[in-house]
Amino acid sequence: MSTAVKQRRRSSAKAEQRAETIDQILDTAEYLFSKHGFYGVTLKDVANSVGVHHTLINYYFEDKKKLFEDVFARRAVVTSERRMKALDDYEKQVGESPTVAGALRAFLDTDLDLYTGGGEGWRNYGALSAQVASTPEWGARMMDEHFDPVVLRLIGLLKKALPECAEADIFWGYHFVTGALMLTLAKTGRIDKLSGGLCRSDDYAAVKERMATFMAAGFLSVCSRRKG
Amino acid sequence: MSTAVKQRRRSSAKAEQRAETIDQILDTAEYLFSKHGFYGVTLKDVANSVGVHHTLINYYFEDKKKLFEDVFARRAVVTSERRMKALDDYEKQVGESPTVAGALRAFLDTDLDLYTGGGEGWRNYGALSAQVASTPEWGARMMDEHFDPVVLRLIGLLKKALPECAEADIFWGYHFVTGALMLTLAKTGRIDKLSGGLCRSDDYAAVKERMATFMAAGFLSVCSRRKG
DNA sequence: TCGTTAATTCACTAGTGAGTGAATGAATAA
DNA sequence: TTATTCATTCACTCACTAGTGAATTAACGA
Repeated sequence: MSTAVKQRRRSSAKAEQRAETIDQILDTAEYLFSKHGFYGVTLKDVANSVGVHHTLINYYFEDKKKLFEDVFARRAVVTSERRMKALDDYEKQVGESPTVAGALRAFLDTDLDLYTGGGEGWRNYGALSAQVASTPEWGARMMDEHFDPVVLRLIGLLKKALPECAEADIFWGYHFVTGALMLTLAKTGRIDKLSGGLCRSDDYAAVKERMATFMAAGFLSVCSRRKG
Repeated sequence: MSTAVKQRRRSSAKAEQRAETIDQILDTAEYLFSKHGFYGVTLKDVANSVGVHHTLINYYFEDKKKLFEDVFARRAVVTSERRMKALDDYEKQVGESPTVAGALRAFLDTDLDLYTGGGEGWRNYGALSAQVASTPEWGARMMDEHFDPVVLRLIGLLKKALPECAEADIFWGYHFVTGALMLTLAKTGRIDKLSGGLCRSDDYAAVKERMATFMAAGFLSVCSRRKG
């Protein structure tokens, strides 16, 4: 958990250098936090890994907690807006008759694409999210703050697609969806071992291929249950 | 995160007292670890909360990590055996023709009942599991060690129920199931806020009512996808 | 070229971390 | 009753923590 990794450009304008250093701190912190959690990482760990003095982190970030929140917020904004736009586009396309699978694809596949194509940074952020989402301490609060709007947008579409469905069924359905998504992003390597190598934790494409279909069927079955 | 909680009986046989103290340490550590994670809890936190000197914990447990592992192992054995038995019973009952929903009910409902009726300790353990499951560091390893047998037992039944289904689909389906279960056990309070109080994080009964049905439909849809 | 400003490091504080080995005191078994 | 065993605490160590304020260095603008 130490030793400098990246080379930092020396000869650049101040502002540029500043931004670059901040980014490196954020990237490195993101990586380390995703591996060991908030308390499992020290500012010194981050600093050593970036190759700067540890007090520099206090210079750029108010304190450790603020660093953590900044790390989380940085990409939360991006994924949130992206999915919001995907849901908007989907609604424009289908008007008053969305389907469960369609809404879920807009929500899930958009995100999975990001983690597939976004490089290592996004993958680290995914693992971090997964930990945050299952941490009662302040994880839940952070999820609320960043993702409530886009999630409620999805839920609005699901309600439209399932007008007869009890609201609670939809919320619980969404809960199942997030759980599955978060475990995917956690990338723990468990499924690799369990399946004897047949499935791979980092195979987001395999998840994308199945997840929206799987979950849509789940919604439909639960929502029709009472009358069946 | 301090101040003694429970009263400890003073006048008891040594062995009894010993067992009692160990249990209190385990219970308290379980609670604290479930709230703040491994690194977020100090041995002193645990000791203060139990009302003993912090070095006593080093007396009973090799080191902090061993304490954590003991906390996890204590109930992992119970839930694992319980579910194993439920799956055995189910198979005895249906012989060569299990259903997806039936197998999932044996696996999920058995567990959810435990968290519903098992008291605070089990609920804390559930939250701890959820964190462990999404922690790459050694979480995945601990899940493997304790739960592989029972999970593979479930997967065996699912294969029997879906003989035409690709193996990868079954593993990914199981992955979705655990994700959803773990987020339930995490009890973060997120769904409460999201649903405006309509759903409650600690309402395991509501989950039990929906989860096996939801997931069974998911399996069926994914497995029939290729021919549909 | 020089004063100013910003980035970075240095020296330090006050406190906390896990863990050890010796001391204490109480229950127990002879 | 007494020696022993065991649970518990005490006094410490050594390493590390987040954070501060002053010192240093390098870039920038006039």
